[in-house]
Amino acid sequence: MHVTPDTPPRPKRRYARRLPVEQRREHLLDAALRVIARDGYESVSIEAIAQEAGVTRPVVYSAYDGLEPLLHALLDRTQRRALASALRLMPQPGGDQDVAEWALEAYAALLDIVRKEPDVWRPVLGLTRNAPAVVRDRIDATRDLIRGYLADAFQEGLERRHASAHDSKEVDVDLLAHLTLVTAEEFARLTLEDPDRYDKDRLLATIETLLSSFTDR
Amino acid sequence: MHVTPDTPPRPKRRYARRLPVEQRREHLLDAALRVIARDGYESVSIEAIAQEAGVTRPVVYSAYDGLEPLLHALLDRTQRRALASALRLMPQPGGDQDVAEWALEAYAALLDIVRKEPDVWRPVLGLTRNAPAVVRDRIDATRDLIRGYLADAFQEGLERRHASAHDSKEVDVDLLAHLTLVTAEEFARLTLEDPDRYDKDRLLATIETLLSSFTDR
DNA sequence: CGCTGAACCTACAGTGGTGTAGCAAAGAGG
DNA sequence: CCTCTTTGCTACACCACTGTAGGTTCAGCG
Repeated sequence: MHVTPDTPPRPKRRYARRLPVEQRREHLLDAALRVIARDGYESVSIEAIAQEAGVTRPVVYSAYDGLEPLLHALLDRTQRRALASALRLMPQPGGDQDVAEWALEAYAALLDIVRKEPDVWRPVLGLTRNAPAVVRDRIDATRDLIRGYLADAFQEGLERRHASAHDSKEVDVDLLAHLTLVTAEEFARLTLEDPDRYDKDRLLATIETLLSSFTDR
Repeated sequence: MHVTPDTPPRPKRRYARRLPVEQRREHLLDAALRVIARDGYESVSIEAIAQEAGVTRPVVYSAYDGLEPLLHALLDRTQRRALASALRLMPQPGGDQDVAEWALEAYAALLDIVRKEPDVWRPVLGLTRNAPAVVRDRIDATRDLIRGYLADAFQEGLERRHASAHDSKEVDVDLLAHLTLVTAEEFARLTLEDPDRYDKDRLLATIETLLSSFTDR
């Protein structure tokens, strides 16, 4: 008669598919993103990512030096994807389009982009709660960057107007940039959370009204 | 000759002042708030709170059933303090003040309140990063509540205008409430983060311009 | 002044994550 | 078919926090 051990010697893990480091890195970033999307930032750990990726922790450590570097890399990737398209919305240096017109088009384009790639934008827009310090700092820095571009764009656009017509309304460009960005984020969030209720036309109509206060008359 | 142990038997903790449960609870909430303000939400733990309060963990457990209930209580307290003053800004039911006028005054009052009690408002405005799920959910719910009030106020105010003058401009009250709230939060943040740069007058001037687009003409 | 109960403390067992050393398997090249 | 390198796995030591059982202190009251 033989003894059955109370914990049968676990059937030994099956070997995961072998990947060169670079591919493994991508693989891990994808896994991390899935974890974040599913369970939120508070549940992200080397352990969780390894498990999601179907791999053991040492594998993760061989690709990244720890959780922070990994998240950092994930942010880099996201930034390349999201920031790039955001900046593309900025007015062309040589363009002579009217500011209000440009702003409206930029909003429209943004909403399109966001709805097309929700997985890229959701974490950016803070829908994924509890981002750790690294993440928040990065997002904040990016936000500042964009706001700077926005302020410049408004400044230039309004000056050009000034030159042609001579309506000398004083506008606080800095605050305008703040408001524009905050509004854009809120609207993007609304589009993501409830696309049916907050459709593009509805959002844009309100934006138009809003813009008029700064640029009309 | 006697042996000096390598770890000298720690001099036995001094007894903390004894407090009845209710007072201890307040004490712990204060400690928790300090921890959050100093180290952020990600560092909040029973352990950290106990230490900050100069007390051992079992004491915390005798006051609250764990971290979540404690944070919940902290939120209740904050809500009593913050939400109350926020709701007081809403227009009086019997009042017949103009909407735009009221909105501007409410903004002004909000900025005053926020600057007067930064410790109450900082966590509410999300300046303290990484709020755990409980906290975020609560803040979100409160935000929804306030937005509801806002929407009602605008609806009513605009209808009254409609009645007297007959400027029948269509306004998306729901979105207007969204924008108002988001703007208020951003401005409150700005006031808290850089009061010199973003003084009250500057912020209010921009608000006034903004409001005009929805209510003028 | 001694008792008693409320309020604290110490100590321990449990859980889940970290980071690393060293062995095992895959699979490419001879 | 054997060998060597690369990639993955197991196993361990460690840490921080959780939750609780059981002993200790102190303040108030008879």
